[in-house]
Amino acid sequence: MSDRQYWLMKSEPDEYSIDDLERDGVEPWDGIRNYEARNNMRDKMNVGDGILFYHSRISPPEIVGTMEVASEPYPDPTQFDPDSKYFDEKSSEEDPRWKLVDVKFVQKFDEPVSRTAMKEEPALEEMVIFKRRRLSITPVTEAEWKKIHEMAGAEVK
DNA sequence: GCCAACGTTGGC
DNA sequence: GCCAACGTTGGC
Repeated sequence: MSDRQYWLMKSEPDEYSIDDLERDGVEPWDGIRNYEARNNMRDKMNVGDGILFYHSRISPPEIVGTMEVASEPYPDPTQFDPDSKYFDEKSSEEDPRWKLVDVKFVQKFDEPVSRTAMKEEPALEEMVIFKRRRLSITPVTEAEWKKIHEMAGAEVK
């Protein structure tokens, strides 16, 4: 799997946390309503890609574990549900605007890696998360992936 | 909880 | 198709 790619995906733990994913095992990453984030899921991800799970909007924001892409892209069901806060009246079943992938729990870090710690690490200063403030799904390099695991004292999986 | 940054919408 | 207004994200 030499062509394995890596990603970072943000979630507010009040909405969906690493503990929720550990409990659920596999979960659709729904509710993404940003085109670039969608494009990453729809056009670039492959089953088996590694994903850093990032807790946002808490203090401190931190990487709390990892997951894996677990499906091909498919339409986000919440866009068709009028009762969902992610309902999109401009989308249709024939031409769905929003697609997502399923993610699978891999591991929870014993020592989460905070945004501050990441910022202080020179090897991570080029991370896309620091340049694209509001993008919730960003690419990660293999070197960054390994470095984060090292900082978490975790086995690279 | 504030509010700057910034992606998106819609009038023209 | 420009760009002001709007709405949301997310660090602090």
